[in-house]
Amino acid sequence: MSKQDGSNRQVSATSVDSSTATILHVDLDAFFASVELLDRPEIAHLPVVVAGRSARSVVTAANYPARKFGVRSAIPLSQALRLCPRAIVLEPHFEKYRHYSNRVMEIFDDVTPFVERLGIDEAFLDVSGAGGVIGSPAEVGALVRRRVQEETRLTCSVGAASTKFVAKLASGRAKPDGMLVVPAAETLAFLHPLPVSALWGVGATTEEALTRRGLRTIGDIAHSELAALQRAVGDASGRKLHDLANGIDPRSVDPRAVEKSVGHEVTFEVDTADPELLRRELLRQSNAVAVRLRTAGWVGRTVVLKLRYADFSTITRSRTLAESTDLGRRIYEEVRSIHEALGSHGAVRLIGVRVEQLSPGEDQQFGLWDEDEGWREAEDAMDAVSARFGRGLLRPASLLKASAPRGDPQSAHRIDYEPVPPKELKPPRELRPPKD
DNA sequence: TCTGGGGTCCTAGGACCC
DNA sequence: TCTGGGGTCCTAGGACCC
Repeated sequence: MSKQDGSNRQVSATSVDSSTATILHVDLDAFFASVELLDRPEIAHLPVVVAGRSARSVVTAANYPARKFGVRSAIPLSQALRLCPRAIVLEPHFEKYRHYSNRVMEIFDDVTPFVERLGIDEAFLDVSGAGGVIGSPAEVGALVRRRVQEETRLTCSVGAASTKFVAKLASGRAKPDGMLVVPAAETLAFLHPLPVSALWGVGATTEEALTRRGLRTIGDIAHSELAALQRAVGDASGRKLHDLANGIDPRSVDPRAVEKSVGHEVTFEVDTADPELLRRELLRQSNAVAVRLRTAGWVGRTVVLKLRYADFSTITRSRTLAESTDLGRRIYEEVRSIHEALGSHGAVRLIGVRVEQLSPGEDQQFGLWDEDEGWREAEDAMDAVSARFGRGLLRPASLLKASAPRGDPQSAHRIDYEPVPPKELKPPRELRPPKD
């Protein structure tokens, strides 16, 4: 039936008819660990995990030698080191991962315009239109694998199938450094022997609910009655699982999938109830969220505070604003007010800020144009200027002259910075432009 | 053993409107 | 006087994924 093309075997990717397997799922192998090991080839054969330094950190990636010991992503680092005491722990470098991710995604974009990113290290490619130009889906998959290897020295695995779900399963079965093609006609034969946990959306809880009813394989799900399934796991999930198990997955590859929320959160090394520390963290996160909103040109309307207490219980409290915002000050005001209304319920392990209900920002934004730095929007402008002149050494009023369409340097006014003595330092609120 | 940080989607109850 | 039904928005929590 399906055919495997592992790096250790020379197999022509064209020996199976892949013409019906027009969706590719490409997944980089042990991505963070592989990127780190580009600089450390001498330890690539040893067990290596990528994890933060904190006592509370978890494994973000493990190379294949480490996985032999049972080390997996998301387990606590302390547990990983018990499983594999000789594992080498490397600190993560997210900027580097973004860099390599972008290079790989550019290769995908070269092959087809229908690329849907999934996180930092995966993507779906719709190659149904590539037939005449590059070749069969299997040939495109082989090309992508070769180019990723040659241009980044990273390896990836490819699944090719007629649906997203099966393509993703196939890439998982091809790992590491392989390719698996599942022609449409072989979809059910491929799916049905697999355990229910292989289904998208089935985690530990759902798996338990299903096995309690005697449903162990995807085939069991496919042959079970829809209504019974829905009673077990809910209407929407039941319908979805039943469809997937029968090879039905109508989702298309969507290159324009957009974010629906933006947030930041942090787990403290030591639980804290210190109100000043918590407020500072909320301010920092509010600003970070706002910068990301403005950079992406979004405004958000619902502000969410998240708290996790010492016993790991987690609550969220949200408020919907009358008007959407992309200002750190506004987000902070709201989240602080929510926090104060809540009162203290003991030491906090995690605190986080999220903004939801995103929509595109207005065309008219206030900011400034700088000959060296380019366009800066209002709040970001303060940082740009501070970096040049020192924090607080700019008379904020001068920024208000800079009204122009977002990011259009031609129509922006030139700004002359006006250093002022530190005693006249104004908080960023002064940057708020007057309404026309 | 003691659980990160970035997200998405679903459920369910209550408010509110027609 | 004792109580309908549908739709939408808001909020909280939880499962799940990478």
